Amino acid sequence: MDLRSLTIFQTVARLGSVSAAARELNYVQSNVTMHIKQLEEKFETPLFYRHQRGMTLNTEGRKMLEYVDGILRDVAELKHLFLDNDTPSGTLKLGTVEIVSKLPTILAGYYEKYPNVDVSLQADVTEALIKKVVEHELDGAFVSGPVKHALLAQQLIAEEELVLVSSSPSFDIASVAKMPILVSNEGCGYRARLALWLKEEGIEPKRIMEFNIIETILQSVALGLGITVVPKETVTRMMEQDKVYCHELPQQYASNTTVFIYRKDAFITNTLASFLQYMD
DNA sequence: CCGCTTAAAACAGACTTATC
DNA sequence: GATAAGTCTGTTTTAAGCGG
Repeated sequence: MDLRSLTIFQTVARLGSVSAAARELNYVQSNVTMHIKQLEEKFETPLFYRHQRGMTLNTEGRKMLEYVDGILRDVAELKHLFLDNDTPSGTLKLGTVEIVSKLPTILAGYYEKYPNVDVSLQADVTEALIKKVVEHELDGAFVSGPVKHALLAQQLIAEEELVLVSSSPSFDIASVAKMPILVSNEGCGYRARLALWLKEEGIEPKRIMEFNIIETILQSVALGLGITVVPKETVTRMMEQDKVYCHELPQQYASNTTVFIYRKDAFITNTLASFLQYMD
């Protein structure tokens, strides 16, 4: 018994005739007869009343038809799900590092264009996200780049300039030693840069405070609680209001690249393809 | 030697033709 | 509409080739 048999059964039931069903399905009449016969043998019961002018369903046949209609409807839906290239659907499992300023815009725009796709997003640090993408646990991820990995392809999302933010217009590297440093949680790329720089300058930070929300960090900085490092764009609004002041970082620490990574070799589903294309 | 891909051969079963 | 016999198609099995 296969889908062909079910389609044949459905057609014979609908048309009330083996010959008519054969014409509609482009089979010879004998083939249709055989399929019906096999179904009846399989289920060990007749499904039709035979009479001079065709066939009609009996009780068992009507019961059978209910299920067959359901099965064929489900199969049609399944086909649509995977084969319809015009409308990507299903789920897209993505990962991201804490702060990707463009991300809300990307996701909102993508959702508007492809409402059938369920996007799930998990936050983690770059290294962990790379591992998850390599191991097929995620379809792709936004991480700090550039990423050098033989199995991964990457697409540039944003190049941001990092700045040091404090509450005073003047800045002296030595004063960092007296100020608490406000960062988001462990492993964040910005934090790593700041730590590298301070190490090179031979400065041991007085205290490091962790926050998860960037707004909280910036407002704390505005109140003179400490200093932080963030992309310049995220701080422009507060800077214009003279609440905080930006200071340039040494060039080697100032640029932060965000890339979207995905496996080179894995089959690119039309859902992932539409996402890549959307970001392009 | 192992795992994987490709090519060839064997087989099953799906369909047609012919007939009742 | 059913059945038998023959043809054809597609699948499975087997063997061989190709890196690592």
